[in-house]
Amino acid sequence: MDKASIIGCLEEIAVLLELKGENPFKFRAYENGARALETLEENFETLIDEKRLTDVSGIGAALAEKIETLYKTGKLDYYDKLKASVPAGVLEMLEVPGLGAKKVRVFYEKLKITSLEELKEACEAGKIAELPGFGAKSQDNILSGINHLEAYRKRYMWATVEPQVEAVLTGLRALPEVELAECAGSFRRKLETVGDLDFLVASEAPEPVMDWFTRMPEVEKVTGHGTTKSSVRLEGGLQMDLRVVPKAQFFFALHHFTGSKEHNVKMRQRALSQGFSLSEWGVKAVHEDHPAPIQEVDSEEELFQLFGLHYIPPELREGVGEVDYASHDALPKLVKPEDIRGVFHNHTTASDGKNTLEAMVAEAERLGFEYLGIADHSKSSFQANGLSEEKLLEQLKAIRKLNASKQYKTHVFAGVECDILKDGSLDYEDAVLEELDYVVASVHNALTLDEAAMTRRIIRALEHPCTTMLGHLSGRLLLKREAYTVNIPKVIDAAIANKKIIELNASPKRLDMDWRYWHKAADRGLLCSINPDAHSIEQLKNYRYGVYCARKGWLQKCSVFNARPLKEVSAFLRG
DNA sequence: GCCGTTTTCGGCCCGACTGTTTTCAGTCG
Repeated sequence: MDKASIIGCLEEIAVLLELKGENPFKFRAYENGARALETLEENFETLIDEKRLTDVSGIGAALAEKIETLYKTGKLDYYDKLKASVPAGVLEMLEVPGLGAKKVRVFYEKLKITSLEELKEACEAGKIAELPGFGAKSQDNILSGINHLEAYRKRYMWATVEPQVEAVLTGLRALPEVELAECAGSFRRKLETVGDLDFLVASEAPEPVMDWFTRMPEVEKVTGHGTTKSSVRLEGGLQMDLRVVPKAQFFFALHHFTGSKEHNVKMRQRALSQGFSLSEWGVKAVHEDHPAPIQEVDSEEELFQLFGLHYIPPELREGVGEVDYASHDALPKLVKPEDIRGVFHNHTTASDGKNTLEAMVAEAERLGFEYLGIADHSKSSFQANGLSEEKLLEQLKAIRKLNASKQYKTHVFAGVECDILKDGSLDYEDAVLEELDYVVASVHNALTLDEAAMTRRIIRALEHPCTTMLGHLSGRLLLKREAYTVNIPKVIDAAIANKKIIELNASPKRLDMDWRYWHKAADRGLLCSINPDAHSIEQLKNYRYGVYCARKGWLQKCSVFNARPLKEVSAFLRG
């Protein structure tokens, strides 16, 4: 069984134990174990082979043994028995907002309800309201929750919600009662997809702020309306929460609601180790004989300083070691959007782009790029109007001519997004590829190869002397299409060994290679190219989303190929 | 079930909100 499935299995064990009313710390240990595997920086297989699973913080003897059994046999008696003891439909009831393990257990034990369907019927028949501890209101909320489950489950691409966030922030900041306003949560951490939006306001007069928020024209339903917290659901299902706090608490709350949960746990543990308890409300002394000094902060920087930490940018707050790094002043100086000097992997009307070569270069110049790489599709990508050898060489000529004319300040590199064929060979003869300045090699077909074959295929393309960089490594389309099965660590190894670049495709629906792999890979010398994969002049600006993910991947300017000046880039491409 | 320059037991983050109660449990973030 692979790592992802094992993580899923541990998570399910945790839920099942919770449903059975087990010791909360026991099921939390399974959750912690699953998370430890998820954020593993070392190779999972190596850890198992060398029997070093228990070296991972959060995995002890019992979990290590279960993980090993799952890995080797794909089965686990403990899990099978546990699963058999709880009807399958009980789990899906947990998805309803407001329902947790305890309540679901009551439905199951008192009313023998074992599915969402039956729960809905019970609500409609008024049976839930009769249960002790429940009433008409709970019953209504459960029913409404079931009916809106689809909307609650939905996630959104970061870029999709960005304009809505800007609009709400602008509206909030325009209110006279609002001193400060931010959007916290996964949006602020620049996670590739977000589930809901958490707004935070500093104000001494919350009521008018709450009124404005709950009366926004896009609001479909107000699901909570208090003096410190309100929740709304917009048309289309997007959830937004707003919290209002006094200014003195704002930065504690901002830090808390920016999260992640894992980051907050680490921060609280650090605070406790220094005798303080940290929360969204501020910081308190744990022991009364050791009173805390007045702890007010005017920024998040000051908050981190209270605990001897350097400022941790929101993108890094995923609980993957950033607190330790911050305590040793060892955090990376993250790459910034303005560091980007040009972009590779862009399309024109020659293949499936919307704008001509000239229009793309003109826009690149307007954006201040020193260089622009054109990489249209290769001949096998029929669906994308891939270029024949003749057309490709024609475009190459046009690019050389454009550069010679000095019509634009932006230098144009002639490249191609070359299909990696099923056997790992490239889509043109070497003689053609050698004419170009660079080659982005990407997989576009035969996406269902098994992991070994797909990994071999991509590594073979990386070993080709003409390949400059690997395009969208996993092929995922966020919220739409899963990544194809490929052993990413092995591909990274091959890229490093062959001195090839891996792209961070900045299209908001790709963001591929995933930010979770970059930190370790870049430490080992892997170069990144942040490419917008632009199919129009508007999409050239999408490189920004790639920079955000690069920052989540701890990347510094020195690891980003297209943060280098033209001269260095040209020298690299000439080899 | 995990963890430990307070290490083999006794902790494990914590507080608001909701709906139900009449002092609180469950859920959530």
